[in-house]
Amino acid sequence: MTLDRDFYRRDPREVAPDLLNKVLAKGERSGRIVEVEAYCGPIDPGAHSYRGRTERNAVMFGPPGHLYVYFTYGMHHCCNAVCGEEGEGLAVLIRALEPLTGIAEMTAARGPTARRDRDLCSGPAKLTQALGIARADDGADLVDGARITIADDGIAPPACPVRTTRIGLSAGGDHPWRWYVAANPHISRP
DNA sequence: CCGCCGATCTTT
DNA sequence: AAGATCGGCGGG
Repeated sequence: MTLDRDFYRRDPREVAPDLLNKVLAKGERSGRIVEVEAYCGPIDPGAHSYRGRTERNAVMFGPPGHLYVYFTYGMHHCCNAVCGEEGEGLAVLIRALEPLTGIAEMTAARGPTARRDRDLCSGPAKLTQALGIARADDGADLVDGARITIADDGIAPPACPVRTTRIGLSAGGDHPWRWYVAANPHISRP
């Protein structure tokens, strides 16, 4: 079932490992979350919200349980679940999925570079492309689930997820705020 | 399999 | 000027 608002109304470092093994879905396309990173607002120089609210990151400062989608490197989208309390600027970046349904559509959306199932959603920009998530989905309510949902289908988070530093950061790269499902072939990198 | 580099454009 | 990335290319 769909996660409720209170699930997200916590520190992203608590929410992130709890999101492992949950199911992210848009329409017919869905995948199991196998890799996440926490971004911690004013205490986190790696977070988009570190320097306060802007037009781009406004959703991050809104109520929890909404999707923050940003555009980067001139060509990629990445998506986050907003956490904590309204105004705090906290979020969890979804970094990889294990594809579950709609695999034919995902393969079409990803294009010829995705030759195997593990190429479909093994990175934050790959999974948004596979599911068709873009800036138009910025702010989508994950709790009402009208467009995009995150649900618990009965698979518990791993008892011992792997915990490492985050990927691709120049500032704040020392914090161990990345978690992934051990030995899962769909993570972005070990 | 690994590492380097270019693409491409918004934000600072 | 750099970025919460990706894919192609060359080398081991």
